[in-house]
Amino acid sequence: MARAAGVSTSTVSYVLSGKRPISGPTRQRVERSIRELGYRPHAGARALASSRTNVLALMAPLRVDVNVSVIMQFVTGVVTSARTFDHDVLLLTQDDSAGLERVADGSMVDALIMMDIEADDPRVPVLAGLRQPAVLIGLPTNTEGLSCVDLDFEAAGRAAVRHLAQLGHRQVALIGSPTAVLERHTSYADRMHRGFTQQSAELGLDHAYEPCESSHSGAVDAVDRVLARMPHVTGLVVHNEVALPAVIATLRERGRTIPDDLSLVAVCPHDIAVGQPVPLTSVDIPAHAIGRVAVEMAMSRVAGQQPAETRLLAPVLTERATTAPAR
Amino acid sequence: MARAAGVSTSTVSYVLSGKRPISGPTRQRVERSIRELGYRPHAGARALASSRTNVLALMAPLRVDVNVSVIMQFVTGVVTSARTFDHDVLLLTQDDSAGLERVADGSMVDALIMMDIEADDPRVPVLAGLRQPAVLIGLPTNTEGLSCVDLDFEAAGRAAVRHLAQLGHRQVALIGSPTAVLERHTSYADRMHRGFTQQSAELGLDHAYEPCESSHSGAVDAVDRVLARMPHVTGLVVHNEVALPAVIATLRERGRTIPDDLSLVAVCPHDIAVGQPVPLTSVDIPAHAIGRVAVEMAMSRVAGQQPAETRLLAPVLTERATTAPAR
DNA sequence: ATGAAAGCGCTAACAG
DNA sequence: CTGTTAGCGCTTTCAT
Repeated sequence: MARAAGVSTSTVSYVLSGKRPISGPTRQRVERSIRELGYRPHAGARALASSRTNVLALMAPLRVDVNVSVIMQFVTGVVTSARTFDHDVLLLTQDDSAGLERVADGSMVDALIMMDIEADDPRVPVLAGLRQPAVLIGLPTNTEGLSCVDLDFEAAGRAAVRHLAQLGHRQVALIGSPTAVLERHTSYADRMHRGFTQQSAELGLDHAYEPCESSHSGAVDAVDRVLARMPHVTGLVVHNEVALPAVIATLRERGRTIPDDLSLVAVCPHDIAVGQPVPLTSVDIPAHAIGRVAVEMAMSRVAGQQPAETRLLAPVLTERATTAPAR
Repeated sequence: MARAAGVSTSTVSYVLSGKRPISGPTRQRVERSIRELGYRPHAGARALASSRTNVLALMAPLRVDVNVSVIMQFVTGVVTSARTFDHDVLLLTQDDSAGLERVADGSMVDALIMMDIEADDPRVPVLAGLRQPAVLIGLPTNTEGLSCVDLDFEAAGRAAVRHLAQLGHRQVALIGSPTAVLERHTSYADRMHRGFTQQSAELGLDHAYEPCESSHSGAVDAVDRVLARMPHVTGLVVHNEVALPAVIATLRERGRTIPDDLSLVAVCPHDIAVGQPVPLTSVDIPAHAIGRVAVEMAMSRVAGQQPAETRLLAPVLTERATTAPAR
């Protein structure tokens, strides 16, 4: 191809990379030939010579029980943002370290992004042995030397409780993630729980916590357990997007009118909060933004020697139709 | 690395690929060194030399309005299945042909799989210009020379109608996809509509069709439109997983008891059908299986000279709690 | 501002 | 059954 433009291959390489000054005319000719011949550099050859692949690995847990639509938003956030940095995304769905090592050691990717981090995640130690930088969406217990990003779920839990407390609610409950998620000590579930519990305690509120399976019957059970433990509950925080509709329906069936009898704060993505029959007061999970930040952190680590850092996005609570002053 | 095992690099290559007989002892030594040194072939170098990347491109429409969980199942089906062929998956989410050409012309992938095919999909013509084979999940109008796979939605529509007719229902309606999906002439929506309509006509049933936005209010509207057009409807087919719960809730609010007053057949993945408050009679959308078949077709095209073919999976209707004989 | 040439780490003839 | 070697198509010194 280079020869068609009457230049050397290195010149073509340089106009493509911009890593050295090219005279106007030369650049013109090269760019014209590129266009006319529909030339594309061979990704493998480029990777071999430059040890950069322009590909990012994204390890996403595509378990169906877990909140699919939220994951999807993370994924789109990552993919869209990666394109901004001229990168494509390799999707790994088996959350074992084998996949990590395969793509990393095989030099298939420039960096890795991992979702669904657990407190003591077995994948984290292997990251240390990889040449490529990694960014975690979520926080393991020990974040030393790690790049992490997530919504500050602890602050989110606190914000939800404070909102309810300010409205005068004294009996609050949290309906959270499925027990499977809790047992894995998935980072966000633990942090949410902690924030909710601590803030409730600090404000002197009665508080209860119930996990909730992501199914209709799971939601019914969770609501019934809450009502049994705390019959006079008037403030409810729900951190389970899948169960949300069923939780609301069950509350109604049990004779609780929202927000007259009971105020509800959801912790979920914006579109879910406003897509319900009645718009929910909610703490937003900015999945798309988190995905974007993850990519930005990854790319900056790839580029320079930016040190690892952990970034927690501040929660934003938006009041909608499901919270009201306690009577 | 090869030298650590006392063999030539080509021998290593051959034990890895199995493309030529290796003596027992030699193979042992090589495999041991591989393990001890944690050796991994460089993907780029391999791609350069062999012009095989062991990567598949998957173009998935990650629009939020479209049924996210179903898409996710396709994606996991593809990724999981790709791994059985020792392939990874590059995820493209912008459904323009630019992405196709980038990954194909750059030799980043061995084959392409595209979802969300429209009747006259603008991406299809560009496939012809690519070196890599492509498989479509869904059917464009003209499938000549194309590899396509999907549920036979037309047969699914017919099956749903036949089931209702056999139960004695004479007034049937279909609540379908959002108008945006219809206007793009997304393949499955058109085919479903056709199957429903034709079978209803052939059986002499009164039939009505209403699109349905994927939101609570969209569902309410659709139900109300159906009831307005066809007050005595007793058979309903719903092909819109997102709206499904709201459709059912609205029906109840309008005083229709299921299945006493009205029988309902959903067209949706198995887990959605059985995850509702009451298990739905449904025609399964075997998303995982379709994804798997797509990969199999892609790999067989990559391997040999299998000709392009289109495969439509036969629908399976499972009777559950939402259909009953007409009174 | 451009070219020449040495790899990058594999695969696949081609020899034996 | 195994080794030698010529590329694969780029990037990047090193020259000029």
